[in-house]
Amino acid sequence: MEYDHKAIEEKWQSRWEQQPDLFHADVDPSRPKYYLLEMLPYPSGTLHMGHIRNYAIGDALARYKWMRGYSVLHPMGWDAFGLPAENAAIKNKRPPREYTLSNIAHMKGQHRRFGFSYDWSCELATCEPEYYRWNQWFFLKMLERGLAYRKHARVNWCPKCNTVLANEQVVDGCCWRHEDTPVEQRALEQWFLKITAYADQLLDSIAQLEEGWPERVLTMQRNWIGRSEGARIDFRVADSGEPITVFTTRIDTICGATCVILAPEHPLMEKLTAGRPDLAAAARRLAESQQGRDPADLVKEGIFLDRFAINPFNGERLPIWSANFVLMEYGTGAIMAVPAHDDRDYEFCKKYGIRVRHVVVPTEDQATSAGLAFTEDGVLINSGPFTGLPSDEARRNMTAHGRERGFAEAAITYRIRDWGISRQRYWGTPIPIVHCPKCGTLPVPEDQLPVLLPLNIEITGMGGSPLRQVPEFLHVKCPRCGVAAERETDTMDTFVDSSWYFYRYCDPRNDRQPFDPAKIRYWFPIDQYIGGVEHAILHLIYSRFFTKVMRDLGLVANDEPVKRLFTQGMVIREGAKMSKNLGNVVEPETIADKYGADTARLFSLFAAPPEKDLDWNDAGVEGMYRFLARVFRFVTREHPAGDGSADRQVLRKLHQTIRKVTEDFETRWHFNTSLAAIMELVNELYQQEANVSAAVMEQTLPALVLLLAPFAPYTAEELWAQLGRQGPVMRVPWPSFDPALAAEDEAEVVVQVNGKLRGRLTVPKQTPKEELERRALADPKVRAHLDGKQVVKVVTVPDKLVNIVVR
RNA sequence: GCGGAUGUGGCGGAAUUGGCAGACGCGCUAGAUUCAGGUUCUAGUCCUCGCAAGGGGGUGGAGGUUCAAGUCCUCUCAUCCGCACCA
Repeated sequence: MEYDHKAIEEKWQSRWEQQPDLFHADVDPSRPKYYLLEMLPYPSGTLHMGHIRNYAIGDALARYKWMRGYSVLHPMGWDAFGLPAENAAIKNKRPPREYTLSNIAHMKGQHRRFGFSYDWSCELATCEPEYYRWNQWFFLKMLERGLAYRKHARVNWCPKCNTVLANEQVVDGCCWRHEDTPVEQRALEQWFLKITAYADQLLDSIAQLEEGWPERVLTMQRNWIGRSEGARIDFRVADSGEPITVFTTRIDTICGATCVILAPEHPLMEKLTAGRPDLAAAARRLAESQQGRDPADLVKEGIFLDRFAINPFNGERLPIWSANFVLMEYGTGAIMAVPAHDDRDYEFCKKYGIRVRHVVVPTEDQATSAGLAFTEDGVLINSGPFTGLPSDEARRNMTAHGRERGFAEAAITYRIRDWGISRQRYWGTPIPIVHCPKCGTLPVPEDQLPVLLPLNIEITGMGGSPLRQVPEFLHVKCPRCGVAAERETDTMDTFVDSSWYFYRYCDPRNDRQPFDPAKIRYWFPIDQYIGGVEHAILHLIYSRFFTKVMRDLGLVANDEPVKRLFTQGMVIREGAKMSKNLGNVVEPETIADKYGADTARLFSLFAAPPEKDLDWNDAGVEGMYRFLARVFRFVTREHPAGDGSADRQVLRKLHQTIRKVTEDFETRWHFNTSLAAIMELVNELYQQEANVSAAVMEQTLPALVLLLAPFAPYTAEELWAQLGRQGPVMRVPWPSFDPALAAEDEAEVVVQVNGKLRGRLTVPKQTPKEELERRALADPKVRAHLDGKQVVKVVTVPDKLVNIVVR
């Protein structure tokens, strides 16, 4: 029978669709559960190969888990808010909602075509009021707890997106979506979520993730949080006594401080430059030189403020400077410069002729680095009573000393900043806030949620928040006093939507709460999350933050949302990421038309292990098609009843294959090797067809089909039916292997002389060492290499090798 | 600059625990099938010397440990990724 992928796909697609419960699992405490999640896609309109690969990996696992008897939650939804819909609206005059929904419909069709086993009964789209009302609800809960707040802040602005970006969305000083567009700084009233309140928890509970998350992602998150321990120290301005607070991790070097440097925007700058318009102007220029900075090539510049500060440790008068490399956003916005022990300070002080004083020297066993400054720990000199102490001890003593005298305290600073969520765009969740001229900024009462996004709106892309242009949205009565007031017109960052969507999947139609906590207790944590590494910090840190807030709200019991994370590699072609610009895109639909969905899935699993980048290769796809057709032909054809002389061999191969594929599922997911093993089995069957008894053939073929089922579900389902078996194949138990049948009863033992291969012995398994050595030394080929030499030593590893060392 | 990953035939990759380097697939070569092409089936395919039997070399490079190294250690080169004035 010929392999007609089109007919097979169409047949099973419609059969599967007639069984809506096929991929649905209820809460069932009597069975082990498995929550498998792939990152929800933005509905751009078409699936690309990266999606197919992502879902093929997930689907193989989902089907395998079903066959192993798990209750599997495998949902899919749509990250449906966001800029592209709005841009399309500007360009094509298509309403964002209509555009988005039609994209979703199209992509859902593609999903079905590829045969992914999603439970569509929990499908959700984040742009629907039933979903985003809970974004608003979470926002109000955070507001109540002081975790959402508004402030006037300098923020990152992308002139192409016409909106604010979170710090996490700025890449190399440019917008994450427009890599050639430098981010500008603007001062705006913005809403923030206080992720910094959870900085310590986010850092500490990384320990819980070490087993199941890639180390790389955890390292990135640790760096992003950027905790550093140190001290805050007050330097007083000479004459006025005004304190300048600096943060340092190296209080042990404080006696080497030779100046104090403020960020140009530091609040004290105004006072310190009072009466000196020349300095004030220079400071403004400094601040500007930071703007749109490409951090790599910013030249350090500074000005002397003609004022002095007193070092509280040794009473020295230090000049006060302002410099562009000191950041207002980090620490206290002021530093003490210790040029002898910090490379940046050294560079700055050298440039301006500020003196350098060494206060830490390397210990004897420490190699002195050839660097400009000695930045490592050592032993203190020139530090009054602290001289002679090692750095770490000095830090403790000096901090304690400063605390006693009231001018210093231990302090911890984080690199992570609060999450700015205001976006001056239309297609997002409205922030549920009313600005009343009398009562100020008020939350929309919970019972008035959702604040609906108006749909009758023309998007122009010009001039600020589009919602300001919609009078019936904008004008509202104050919920407290009833006077005319205005709604907040900014919408939320779409990363809010994706920070908790996986909870909603468990209870997607709940209209009283975001979800029923009892259902969460059954399904959570997510057993396996699969997605691209590009979300290592953005989405994955926001999600962890949301979970901790939800835990504190009593909604969930788990501390972390995701037990195991898998980051799959990219799909590349001709050495580059697939992109329209490069013209190297392969459309999944094209492949599905020509070779079928199973072929596309199989190739994306076979061409590389899933965590590595996959090099798309058209000829390789043909190979996969050939393989499926070869399996199909073999399983569906009549087999002559053989004499059974190859039964043992074929059964052994079968059970070895089952063992191999099962192991791959249970450990590292190297499905490329699983498929290679299945191919070997098929090759063996072709070769031994005539020598296999009918009985063995009858047990081998169904097992082969089951092994293939997680990878090529259409073909497997059809073959299962062709074998006269009852499906669906994903409800059939996974084949088990018999170790006795899988075991080899003979071993090929390699004989080496001085590590070089000189012969082979075929012996029964577990042949004793002495016997192996005897036979090795008796082998004529081996003897030829021993001629005239003296045997020094013989190393024997049973069932593996004999190595004869001669001189 | 700091941190991490990777480096194996013409190509994608395998070798999971120090024990036969190159499984499996692509490509290529030959044979069979076919009017021919394609399909399918079979065999071969790391490099090199040799008619052959057989030998020599080989996992980015250089050293080392070991009876034995793709695998462990040191140094080094290349590519990719992340971070980058975070005090």
